Amino acid sequence: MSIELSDQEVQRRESLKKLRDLGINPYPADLYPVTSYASDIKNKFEDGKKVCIAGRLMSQRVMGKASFAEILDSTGRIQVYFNRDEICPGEDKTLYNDVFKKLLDLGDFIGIKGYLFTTQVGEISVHVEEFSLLSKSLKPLPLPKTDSEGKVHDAFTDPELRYRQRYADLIVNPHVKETFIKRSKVISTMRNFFDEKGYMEVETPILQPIAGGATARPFMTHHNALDVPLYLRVANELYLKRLIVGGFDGVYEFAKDFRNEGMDRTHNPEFTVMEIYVAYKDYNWMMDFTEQMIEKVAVEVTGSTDVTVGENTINLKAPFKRITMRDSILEFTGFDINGKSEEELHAACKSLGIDTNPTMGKGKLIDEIFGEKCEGNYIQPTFITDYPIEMSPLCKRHRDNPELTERFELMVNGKEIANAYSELNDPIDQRERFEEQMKLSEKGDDEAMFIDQDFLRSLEYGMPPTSGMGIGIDRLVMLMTNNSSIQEVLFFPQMRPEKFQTGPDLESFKKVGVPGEWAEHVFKAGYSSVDELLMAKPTSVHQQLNGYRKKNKLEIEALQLDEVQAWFN
RNA sequence: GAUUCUGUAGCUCAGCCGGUAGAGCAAUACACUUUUAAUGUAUGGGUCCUGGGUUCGAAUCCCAGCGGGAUCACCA
Repeated sequence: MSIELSDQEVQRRESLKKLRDLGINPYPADLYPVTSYASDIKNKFEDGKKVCIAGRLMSQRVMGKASFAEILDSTGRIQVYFNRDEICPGEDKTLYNDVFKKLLDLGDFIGIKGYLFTTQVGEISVHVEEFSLLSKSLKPLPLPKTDSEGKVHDAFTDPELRYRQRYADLIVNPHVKETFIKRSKVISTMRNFFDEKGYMEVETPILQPIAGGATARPFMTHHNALDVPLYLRVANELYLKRLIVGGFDGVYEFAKDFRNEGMDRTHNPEFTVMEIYVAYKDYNWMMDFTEQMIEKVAVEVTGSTDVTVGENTINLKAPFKRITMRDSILEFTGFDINGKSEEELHAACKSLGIDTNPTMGKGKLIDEIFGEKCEGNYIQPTFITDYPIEMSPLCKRHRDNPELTERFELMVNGKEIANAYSELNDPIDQRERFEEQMKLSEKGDDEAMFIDQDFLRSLEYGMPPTSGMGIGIDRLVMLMTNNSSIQEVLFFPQMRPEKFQTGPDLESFKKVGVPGEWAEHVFKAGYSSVDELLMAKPTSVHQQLNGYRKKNKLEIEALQLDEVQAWFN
């Protein structure tokens, strides 16, 4: 990031100074006694009613002695009307001519006291009697324009800028704000649903000595006092089950989980999962529970059980279709997986055109077939049940078939959004399953689980029959808000960090090899310390510095990449 | 990680068969007492992502790199 200010930023700083010269504090400390909000004013219009509103100035239309402006508050926009001679009844018209017309900028927070009226064109507006600056904005907003047909011009659409500067995105793109309001509603609806049933919201460790409960690469950290490695959790399942052992009937947690894996439009390194565990239930009960919950969320958030996603309309009214994995594969491939050996499954994959490798066991092969041939077909909500045992090391064996588990996943719009089990509570079976995982790991499967001895100990004390379910909140929100990218439903999706100018600096740069004539400019170009400089990529530093040189027309030779790389050794 | 698209003013974009930059909005100045994409007139504003190459001359062509998007791979 450059430290240079744009033209408009310079002008705003000058306005700031002029306001101070006029005795106006651009950042006053006292509260502002807001009585009304834009949406209430529009919905419950009362002619002549006195109001006091506050918000951001979003547009200004000056017509000589009268002006219209728009104020954006947390509920929306409202038009306000300024009349010069009412604001400035005496000879001195400074407040209107200078303060309002010149020194206020779009984006400033102002407070308005006035009364409601309707303009000749019929727009509900606030007739301003008094206004005050509440906070000055020094950076121009990327403001789009909306025409009379509601069409948006010059929309702020660049994904990089929108995600990096979500605050600006939220200000100028109302639909973005709407998405996040819905996200909050998804969560509060679920929370209410669970609380009404008497289940308890809990918190479990994010820093875990073993990243258990799922198979994924964890983020690793270190605890200094104990001098031990710790992991950011990839799941919280094993801790919630410990609480069921401890005697709670129903526990749930909205959890941030962390996985050190790739990022794409459905994956962010940190993401939110809701997991719930209920004692004395099985996976059949959990299916009923899940479909009721989803239906309720859809109605509360979208007002309907029909949700539009891309080109599809999805009906989320319970009950949902249920089909076993065996029947699903049979339906879409004609192949019956029942009782097949690993060799037969390899052969089947081959004939279906699915790539395999020798490390894949039966469970993985079946999962591949399902993923390739079946999963995408389930647009309408469907419970896929009875997964092979190799894929589900924490799930109870199926009551009718020891090769299977009592597990379901909920597919919607061709994607998995929830996963649930009748939980495995046989400690001996669980220990064997973990050992199976260790063997898979030795065979080369890097997704196998670690053994959590403390969890096994808790099971040995006895866990009641329990069903548990996890649901990806981000993906559920994507579904409910018709977004195809996870970045659209996270306030601050993970991005490569930006570099910023921070504080003063010494010329310790020279010690790592920065030429004398460059040291000062290295600092000005945004690297406030040697550490910061060396944290960056040499290629990036090289560009940053030469860019700075070019912009400021420095009379120094451009840096070569290998020259910059030498600083890093 | 692979492929591909992309990077030009505060924002959205044009210019890309090479001749050292344009539009709309935003900004500045003036005019205008019910406008609403307000209007009219005038003005200012650029690291054309970075470096190198080709060339008399590069935003434009070539090479290398950086950021971002999309698709794929990876990923309970």
